[in-house]
Amino acid sequence: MTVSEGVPASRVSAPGPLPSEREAMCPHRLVLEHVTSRWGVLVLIRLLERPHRFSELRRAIGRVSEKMLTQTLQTLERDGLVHRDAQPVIPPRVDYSLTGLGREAAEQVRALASWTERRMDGVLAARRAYDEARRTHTEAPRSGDGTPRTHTEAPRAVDGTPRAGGEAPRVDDEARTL
Amino acid sequence: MTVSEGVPASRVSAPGPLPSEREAMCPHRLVLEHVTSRWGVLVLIRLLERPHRFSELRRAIGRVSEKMLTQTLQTLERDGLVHRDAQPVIPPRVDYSLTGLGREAAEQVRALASWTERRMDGVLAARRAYDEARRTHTEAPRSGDGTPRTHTEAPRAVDGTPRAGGEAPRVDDEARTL
DNA sequence: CTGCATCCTTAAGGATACTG
DNA sequence: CAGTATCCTTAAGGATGCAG
Repeated sequence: MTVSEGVPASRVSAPGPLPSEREAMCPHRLVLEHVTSRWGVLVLIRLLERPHRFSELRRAIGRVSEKMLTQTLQTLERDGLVHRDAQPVIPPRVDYSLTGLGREAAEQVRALASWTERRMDGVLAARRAYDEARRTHTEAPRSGDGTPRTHTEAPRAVDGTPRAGGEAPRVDDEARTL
Repeated sequence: MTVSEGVPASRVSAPGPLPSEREAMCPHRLVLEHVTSRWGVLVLIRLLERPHRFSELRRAIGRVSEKMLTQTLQTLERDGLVHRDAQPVIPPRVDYSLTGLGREAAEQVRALASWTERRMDGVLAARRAYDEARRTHTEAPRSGDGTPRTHTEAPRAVDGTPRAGGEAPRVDDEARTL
């Protein structure tokens, strides 16, 4: 998505109409990705509550680099979802709030977020069932089941570390409140 | 937003503590990211229409590698949103459909997608205003012609659209027929 | 056809330093 | 405080090959 500095000089000095690889298309897909983006979701939900200053958002969301927060806010502002009010004072004070458009989006997003919260139990149960089925299926092929382990031996991690079938994935949670 | 943190493919058959993963946040945040993930959104919307075979989904969605489609489907299946029906025939035939849980999620997602479509005009207008304001504001000591920018490339938004001023509007876009 | 595994490229995201 | 610019690490995603 980003140009990044790794752009070949040849490309820069010879712009032209850009051969269009996968140029503009369904624009609304992009907007959807903006509002459902990792930080976009959190920003919208926070701003639905009340306007926030930059640092307030940063603290409220937690674990977000200022770089990403800035990027997210700029994108949402450009899309007309967030209003940015920069007061020319020292030290600088900038307030972010939702526009009418942004409020609509934020409400949809919040609805989705609420849903995941309400249905969390069902999801967790499904995961346990899935993992359990997988585990028993892989480790102990039942007679008559016809699921012989072929050669899929000890599963390994990225670094090649073999790992026996499983236990609790460690969770160094921080329990953020959405 | 990605689907993968839940099931990085290797994770499916090799459940275990991977080096660095952010399964740390509140669990419902993860589910939210699954359903709002790039391919997750498209899969859910397609399946809302009717059950699909693997290759049908692939074609319907378009430009999605089978790797990503597989990963997305596995994640959604594990979360209990998608039902997988693998028929033991040759050649293999696998049908994917929504569970009750998945239908609820898909409807929320579809609502959000519809919203972006309905409000697209407003968003585009906002973008034009934003870019225009930026451009006039940035315009300054310009004596010669468009000399190749030295090193200060345009700041970008999340979607990669560079600031006005210019050239190289490298927009990473998707042409999906949602 | 469906799916798993591996390599490899690119983009996202974090850390840091600097500015107004 | 609120950014901007840069570097650098990690993760996402695509291509390919193989198996059932």
